[in-house]
Amino acid sequence: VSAVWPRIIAHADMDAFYASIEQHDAPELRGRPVLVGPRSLRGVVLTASYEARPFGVGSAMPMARARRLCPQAVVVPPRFERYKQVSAQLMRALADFSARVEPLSLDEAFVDMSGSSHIFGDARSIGARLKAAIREATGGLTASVGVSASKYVAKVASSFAKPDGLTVVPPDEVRAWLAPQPISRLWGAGPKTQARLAEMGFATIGDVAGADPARLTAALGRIGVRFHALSRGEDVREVAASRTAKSLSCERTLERDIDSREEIERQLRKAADGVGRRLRKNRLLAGGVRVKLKTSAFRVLTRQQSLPAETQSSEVLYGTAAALLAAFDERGPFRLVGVCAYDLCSAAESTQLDLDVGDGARSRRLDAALDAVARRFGPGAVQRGSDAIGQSGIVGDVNLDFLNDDG
DNA sequence: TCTGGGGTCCTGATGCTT
DNA sequence: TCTGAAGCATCAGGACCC
Repeated sequence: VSAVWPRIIAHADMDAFYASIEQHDAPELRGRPVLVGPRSLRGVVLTASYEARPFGVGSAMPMARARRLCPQAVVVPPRFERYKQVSAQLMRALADFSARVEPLSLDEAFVDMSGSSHIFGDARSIGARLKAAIREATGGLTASVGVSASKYVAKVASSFAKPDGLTVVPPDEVRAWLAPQPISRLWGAGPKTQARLAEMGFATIGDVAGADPARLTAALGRIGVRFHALSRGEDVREVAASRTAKSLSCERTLERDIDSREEIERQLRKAADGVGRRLRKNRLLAGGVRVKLKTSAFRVLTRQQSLPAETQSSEVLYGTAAALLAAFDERGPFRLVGVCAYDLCSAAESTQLDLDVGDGARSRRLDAALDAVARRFGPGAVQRGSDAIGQSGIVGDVNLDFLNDDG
């Protein structure tokens, strides 16, 4: 860290992660075009190996089209458990460099190296060492690494030279380096926003940097201000070591569209079971349930319901989801059914949260929770009144309820 | 061409509380 | 007791990311 480098932030991004793992594990796939994705014709490509990309195949492309463009490609169904293993190797390797590692997904992460330059050298040698460590930890897989003084610029830098690239952008060169990049490199500007920016006459990040922020705000709202800052390389966000999940969902696109009530309920049951299992595994409770349906015409509909008491029970999730079906106007057919648990909290802290408040909405929730406990364990399990509310007996019974739910 | 699954964040409408 | 406004929570939808 110096006057020139207020922070040193690296972004590591694995190259064609899933496809590279498949090629690593199955040597006969090396050197050949590989598509990782579902065998179903309704799916999309998750990752295309670098051998497949010259054919015009890329992530998120419909499988049917990818196979037409590159018929000789080998299609491999994804093995997420395996990818998680390799991801853990990657994150452990990064943790050797800094306590501040922020995973963004299975295959990429930020590393705050600000405190370590005296150990690992300047920005370029830090990047080179990261790449070498990743290669060694993952059995030879390559990553592209970007190093700069902010998260945003580090991320754009890592994507600049792929695969196996290393791009360092010193702080005093950030503005000039960003300026010629296309607006598609603006974090948060997807197809819709890019089109609007193009209409406004912006083609490069430099164009946005030179624009009047008021004009950006008028056209795009709050995100306009953020674009203006990012385009000038201003990004003060810290590398956050840990984040807690806010929702957890399970959704499936079906082999064929469905419209019978029984079939939809069967799919909801499967999804609710999946969500419940993961809630219990991660010791989380859900404060609400959301049902998602996608029509044959790709319209996405959602209905949600907050729960009287937090739960991790598949039964409660399913019951709530099934009841929500009545709130949809559309009758189908649907191509996707999903269940999402939101307002998550950890199972350990949940009871304290409930006991600790006395205002309107929450105290009604607490009342409902206590009713549930009383129904299940008998009226003696709950003592009401302001004096009784802090008693540990209530806490114990609520926890027991959830443990029993685990089966 | 025919469009996944896992998420996050934002916006606007609406209804409840204060 | 009535009324209005402000502030907040909830809900539905949409854009985006990997």
